[in-house]
Amino acid sequence: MISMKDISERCGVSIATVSKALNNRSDISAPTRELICNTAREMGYFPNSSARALKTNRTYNLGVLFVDAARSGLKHNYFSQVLDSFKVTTEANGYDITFINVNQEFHPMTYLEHSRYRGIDGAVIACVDFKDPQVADLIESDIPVVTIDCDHPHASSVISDNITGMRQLTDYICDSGHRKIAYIFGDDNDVTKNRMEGFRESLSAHRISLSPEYLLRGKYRDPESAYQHTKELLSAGQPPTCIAYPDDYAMIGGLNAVFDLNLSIPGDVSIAGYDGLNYTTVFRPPLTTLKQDTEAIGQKAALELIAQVESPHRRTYNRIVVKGRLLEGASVKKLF
Amino acid sequence: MISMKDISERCGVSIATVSKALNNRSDISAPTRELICNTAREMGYFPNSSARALKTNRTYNLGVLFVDAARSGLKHNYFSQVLDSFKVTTEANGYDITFINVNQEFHPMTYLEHSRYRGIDGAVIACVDFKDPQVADLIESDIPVVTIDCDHPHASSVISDNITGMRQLTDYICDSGHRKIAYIFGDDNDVTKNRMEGFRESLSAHRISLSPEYLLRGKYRDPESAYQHTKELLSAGQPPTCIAYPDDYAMIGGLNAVFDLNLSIPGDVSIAGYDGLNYTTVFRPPLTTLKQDTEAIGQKAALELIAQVESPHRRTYNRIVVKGRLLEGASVKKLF
DNA sequence: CGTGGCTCCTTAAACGTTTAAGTGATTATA
DNA sequence: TATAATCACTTAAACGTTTAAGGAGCCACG
Repeated sequence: MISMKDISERCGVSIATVSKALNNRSDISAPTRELICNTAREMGYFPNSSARALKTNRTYNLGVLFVDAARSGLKHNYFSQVLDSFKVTTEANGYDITFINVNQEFHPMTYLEHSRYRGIDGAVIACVDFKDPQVADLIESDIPVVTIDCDHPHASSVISDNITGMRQLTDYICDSGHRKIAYIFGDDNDVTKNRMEGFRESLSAHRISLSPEYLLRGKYRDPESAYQHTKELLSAGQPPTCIAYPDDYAMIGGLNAVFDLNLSIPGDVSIAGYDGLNYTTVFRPPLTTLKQDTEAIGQKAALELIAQVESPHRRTYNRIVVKGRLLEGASVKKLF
Repeated sequence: MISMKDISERCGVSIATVSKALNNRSDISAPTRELICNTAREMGYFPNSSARALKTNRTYNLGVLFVDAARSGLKHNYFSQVLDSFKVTTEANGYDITFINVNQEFHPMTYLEHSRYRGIDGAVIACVDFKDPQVADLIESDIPVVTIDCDHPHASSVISDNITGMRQLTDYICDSGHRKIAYIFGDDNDVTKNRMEGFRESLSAHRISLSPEYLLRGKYRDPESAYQHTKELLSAGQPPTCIAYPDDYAMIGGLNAVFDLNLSIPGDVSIAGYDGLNYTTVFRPPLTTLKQDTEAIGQKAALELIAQVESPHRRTYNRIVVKGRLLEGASVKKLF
């Protein structure tokens, strides 16, 4: 590997001069800078990121904490879309990303310890149990953090607008003439809370009263439980005419339950999902869902995090809300 | 951040002694080692990875080059599964991962330059145009590399057994009584070549001659082209009774074409895919596909790469073949 | 008692950067 | 002409490790 020393020898200047020239410092004459930059290019020089990090305490590395209960943040379609967008944006700004985990090498590390070990400049946290004390430790540390889909007093956040989103979706269902609307909601967290709020808002705006038997606790990304709940709902005395699911993947479980009962969609029962995963549009019937803007979420999280990292003083936390968009399929029947 | 200096002061020894104690070197007395290790634990010490990397030229960071033509290696279900498994395995062995890209900060870098800049110990390459000269540069460098689904004379490789896999799948189709079998194959690369070989092998073993009009060049992960090709095939004079697709996602396009022609699956035409993505089993009908063992692929790639990294001498390249498994759905009709 | 060989520790240099402080030369100011 | 300011560079220390080389103390042996 070729270093500044090599360039300095070739150019007949000191290493410090090389450093300053390459970093565009002011006290270097134009010709010298030219010479040094050209020689660097010719010799194929690239800075050694470890040395630079050691000296400056800046790694240009951002940590990513994307772990769900199943330890599979990556296989999660929604989050891999967000991550991809995040990654593209950080890379365009000269940052690389590193996954934060509980590394086993030296001895098990907490998330915070691992972050310090790798010296990341900042971290994005998503798809995680925000009540985990290890996660709290990281957020409350001096490392800049941006959370996704979770409000926290000590971090900026990018929030997919679940209240408006669920309201929009429910409005659409109501406006299609449905009155008996079931909602299988997800695990106990901010996202679920907000969607429930949107759901309630919409119902009450449409003067529909909320029947508890139409509200079932389900799970995110779990077709099995959606399957069960759907069967229960449809074999009850007063089956709903439409069922909303925690997400698109769970909805597939519901869809199968409907088929297994020899009912048709949307002929006999309507269904709606959430997320807008790429396969919903190619399903038959195309599934109606609320598409979250994963690209915007990832991008804004990246830009906000970089902004936090690069202005270490007067840290103010921002809350960035990203709206979704109704993806109208044909799985919700128009009842008029 | 607390450093070795802090520990050395607290223990009244030199920094070198601390280093040796923590690294389990031999020339340290048992009591001293105890003292140092305990103090380190108490003080919450963790090594500074940049300093260590600078000195040892080992970062315990592995590069990941997962970019397909659409720049979306992460959103690609198959590869995100492989990556997840790779990541889990490397983390268990004390390695972190970093994405290799063409970083824009200093000036645009090639893959190899970026790899050197970050000082990765090794790299895994997949989902990439292996003919790209930048990729070749990286493989032919002195950085240990493991490729996935591509043979290369200068690297170990983990190969999903596409020959056997496609043969198995085609055997199943033939054994179900089909004789008129169309195959929409993917882009021009090793994977496609091998699958075609398996396809031919199976047909000739079943004494079925290959009709060129049943072989169509399609694209991976492209429902659109699969849709078009399927319509063509089914509206021809002698439509096939079964169509095999490049992958599961493309198959969905075919499925829609069949539905749009008011035909049923598998009543009127059978279809089969490749990959075994998680939604194939929840489709109606469940889709028959050849599931690639993404978990094994990721894990073996990680272990092989780490082995290469940790034994820098006598480099021998291994070729690790991972078998798939037929996932029998109900999309291929039994014709007897 | 001198030599050699342990054992356990320290010294010091090095890895490739950045940067505060210093220096000599030139130019501007009074 | 003396002094100050500016410019363009160099020196040297520092970041936190690792590691070769060195050395003090002790014991054993001839």
